[in-house]
Amino acid sequence: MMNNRLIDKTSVIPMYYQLAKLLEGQIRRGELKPGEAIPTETEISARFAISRMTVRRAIAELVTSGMVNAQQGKGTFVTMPKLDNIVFELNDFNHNIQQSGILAKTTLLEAKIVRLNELLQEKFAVSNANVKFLFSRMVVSAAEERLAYETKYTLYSKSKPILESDLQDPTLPGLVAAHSNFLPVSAKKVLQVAAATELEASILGIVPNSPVFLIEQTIYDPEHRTVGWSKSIYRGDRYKLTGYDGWYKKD
Amino acid sequence: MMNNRLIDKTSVIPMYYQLAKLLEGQIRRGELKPGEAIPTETEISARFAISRMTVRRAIAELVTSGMVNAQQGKGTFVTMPKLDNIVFELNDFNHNIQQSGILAKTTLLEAKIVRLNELLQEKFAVSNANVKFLFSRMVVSAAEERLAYETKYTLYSKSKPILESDLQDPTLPGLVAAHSNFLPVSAKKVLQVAAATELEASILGIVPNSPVFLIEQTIYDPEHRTVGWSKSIYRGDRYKLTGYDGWYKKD
DNA sequence: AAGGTATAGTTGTATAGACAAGTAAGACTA
DNA sequence: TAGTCTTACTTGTCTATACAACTATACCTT
Repeated sequence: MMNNRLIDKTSVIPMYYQLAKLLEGQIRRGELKPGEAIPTETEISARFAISRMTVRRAIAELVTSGMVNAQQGKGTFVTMPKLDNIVFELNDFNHNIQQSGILAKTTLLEAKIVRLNELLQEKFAVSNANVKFLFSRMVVSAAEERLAYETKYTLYSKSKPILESDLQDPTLPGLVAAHSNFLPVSAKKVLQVAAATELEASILGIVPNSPVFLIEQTIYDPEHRTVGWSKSIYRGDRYKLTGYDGWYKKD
Repeated sequence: MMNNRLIDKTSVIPMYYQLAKLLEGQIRRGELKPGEAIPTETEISARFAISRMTVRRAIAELVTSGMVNAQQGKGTFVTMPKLDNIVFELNDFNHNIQQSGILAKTTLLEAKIVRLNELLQEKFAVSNANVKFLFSRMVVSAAEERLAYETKYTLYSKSKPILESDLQDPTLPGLVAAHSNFLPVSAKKVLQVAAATELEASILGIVPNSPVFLIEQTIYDPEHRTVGWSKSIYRGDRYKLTGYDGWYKKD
């Protein structure tokens, strides 16, 4: 159940952003299902003791990213996904894979996906284009999870000065600088990628608060020979793939 | 001159939308020039007798569409034309076009190249791939020229400490930091692009000292609708185009 | 002269309240 | 029964205000 402890009013992170991420998480985890109405603005406002305008701004983020659609007089509803996209939800995918008994979630996170593309195409008859898309989604989700986990771990397990420096410069480049001495390499990589794309985002005029990931991945075979690669920019619900013009969206 | 009669408070069209369109028109007509600051929120609020929040919402529309960029503490500025507009200053290209007699240089400089890709393909039988390549070449050369010119201008016309700071931190991010206060916006833009890609380059494992440019350009029609785009990475003599694997070389 | 401080001005976030506009469902009327 | 009206509820727009965060500049102190 929603709890107002999940919104930190004293944080440097704007409340509307916290709330947007909270709702986004509920949608991604399936706690708010496609087609369902999310709580009304008044309800959310009361539940978290924040003003309705702030709630509206949070919801506006979700509307922009296409996760929900608001209908005046009726309510705000979680966008219905198409059949194809269900595959691309990380949880569902891991679930499917685990059921099949071929690859477990841990395997995916440990980046030991070998010839996964072939596997997907042969065993699950997934098209090549969809494999590419699937990969980018997996990498992004994994990166997000890992970033969240390792940052939390670092902040909770290390000394105080680090936390203070974080507060002094909460931007991603700042985090990279502050953490570069003791962060695990994988997290540093993720932070660097995020920092790089945040810089790129500012150049390209993208809204600062929308998370942007630039993902380049290479697929190796067991002998560590390159068998393929793909590159994608991921911003909110939109993604851009090498070889495909323009921005694409979930639905 | 702006006039509050231009905002109809009784209209069914929201005021924020009316104001956004009004500002958009001023930018498109050149009454607000690239790099210039638009009036402050307080000024607009007072001039049209509407609340600042409504003004903010209008400006938010322009920020989202990339026409302006807001900088906390400084102001809101009309976005500089993207690098593709610099294309129109490239001498070689203008020369060729002038010879053909179809597009004059002045036309190019006025950024009135309409559907240039179509034109090139229809009139000159240039393949789509070559049009993309041509565009990227033009952009890169123009960017290099502009960077060289504006840096030189800055260094020769400004005081000594700048030169010293340059020597202290000769990297591109250092240059950006040192010059950010007085460099023309366009040059800053170029430097930023270079800096961003240097960061990206370090992630991707490219040799640090070779100059790298990441160019993304968009082609607009007269109504400012996007009719195409291309993206390329340019390093020394080599270039990489979206949709084409690997690195290519000049000739 | 160098460096810190105060100040004014700008955008960013958040609040509380008001009313408009659209939807749905029940109550009422012909 | 069929249509209209009322009412409650939802999102949309707008105001007035407050303070935070950031920038640039003038001023002051050492």
